[in-house]
Amino acid sequence: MRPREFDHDEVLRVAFEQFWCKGVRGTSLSDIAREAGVQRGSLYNAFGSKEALFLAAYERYAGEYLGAIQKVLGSGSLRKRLTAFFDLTIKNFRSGSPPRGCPTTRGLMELGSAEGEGLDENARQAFADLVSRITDLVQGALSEGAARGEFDGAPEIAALHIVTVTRGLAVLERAFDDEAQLRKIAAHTINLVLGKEGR
Amino acid sequence: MRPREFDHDEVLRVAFEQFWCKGVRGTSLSDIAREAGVQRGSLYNAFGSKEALFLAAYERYAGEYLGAIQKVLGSGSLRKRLTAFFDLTIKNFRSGSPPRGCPTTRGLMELGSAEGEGLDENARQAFADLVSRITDLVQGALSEGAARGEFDGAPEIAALHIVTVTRGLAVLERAFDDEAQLRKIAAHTINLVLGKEGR
DNA sequence: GAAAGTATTTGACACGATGTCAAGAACATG
DNA sequence: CATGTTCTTGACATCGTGTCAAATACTTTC
Repeated sequence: MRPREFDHDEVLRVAFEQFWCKGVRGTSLSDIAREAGVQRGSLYNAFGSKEALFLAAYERYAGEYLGAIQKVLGSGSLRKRLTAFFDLTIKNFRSGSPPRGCPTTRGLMELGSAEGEGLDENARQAFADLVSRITDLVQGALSEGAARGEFDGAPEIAALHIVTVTRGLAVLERAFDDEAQLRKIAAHTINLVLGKEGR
Repeated sequence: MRPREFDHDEVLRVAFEQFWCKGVRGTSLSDIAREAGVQRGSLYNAFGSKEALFLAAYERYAGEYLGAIQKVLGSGSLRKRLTAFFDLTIKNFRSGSPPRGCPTTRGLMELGSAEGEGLDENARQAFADLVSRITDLVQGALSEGAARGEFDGAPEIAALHIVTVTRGLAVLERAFDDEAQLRKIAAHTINLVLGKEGR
């Protein structure tokens, strides 16, 4: 067979960069093709559709991101872990200039309620998956913290609450473009969950 | 001059209904024109652009929504007020079938980072405005509650935290389509802010 | 009451996006 | 070297936004 003339991974990287900056609907396959130095038709041949291309690019990102989260949630005191977790989260959607926002949150909100609109069920699944996995990791950290007496409460609902706050931060980031505000909210949340400072 | 052949407000109502269900990018002016029984060109004549039409429709919604929020946050014990606030918030984006989600959160996340992409600065302003006003109302309720001894802490950051959670709930709603989960998180948040039950 | 003026309507057009398709090109294998 | 399979390339159909000019309907003025 004829060999592919472009680097599969490189295209995914370039594509996700564009999706991240401009949103899925705001990025055309022509944009990606131009940026990646590939013919538009080749993208259709290799990935099938814009949606499938996005999904492939997103999975790549999600894997990397989840790894980073896992790392920061895996060592240190519970307070340090949660602080690092919020730090990483905020840093993630404040990266780039202008800041690119949170791709997962954005993707979730771009979903169409009606069938056939926007991203479909596969995409929702992928986004929900990442959120679920992150929640599990946070819950794990809380459970370990509870065993060491650093946390007192139900890890399950507390983890859900924390992840909800991170999603809310992604939204406020778009609204106010104020990183200090995000950090203040994050710190406050940690204090609410663990109790005030000297603990 | 020649009189307009359609009801300005009715068109805004119909338009926002569609924007709400399918997202701004997912709704075409042809859709709206068909549904409203108006020519597409007339919409451009009356509103100027899709974006301007959306904005006009959104302002209408925002006004009504803010009024409802103000009402539930204005009477009863602080715990009752916050419970009613979360109730209203969740009910709002669980309305419709399938549920339509939160238009403000969706709009914020659809914003393009780069200029010229997606909704522009005016839209961001409108979304951010609603979020700010809601935060002010929540803060007011907390301040009154503090004066009555129902709340102990800094109303400003607490209000910000609560609103952040509501935005996060809007995101989780899209991810998991699980209303019970949303209510659990809301109840947990209230408990974190006010202290456990019997208070 | 007729003419002029003005805003709305209507349909045609330009442009760009997605997705399909057929024909051409490049490599593997017999 | 022939054959077959995949990738590439350009043309096309369809739909979306936004612009424009001509037709239309009403108000105002003479």
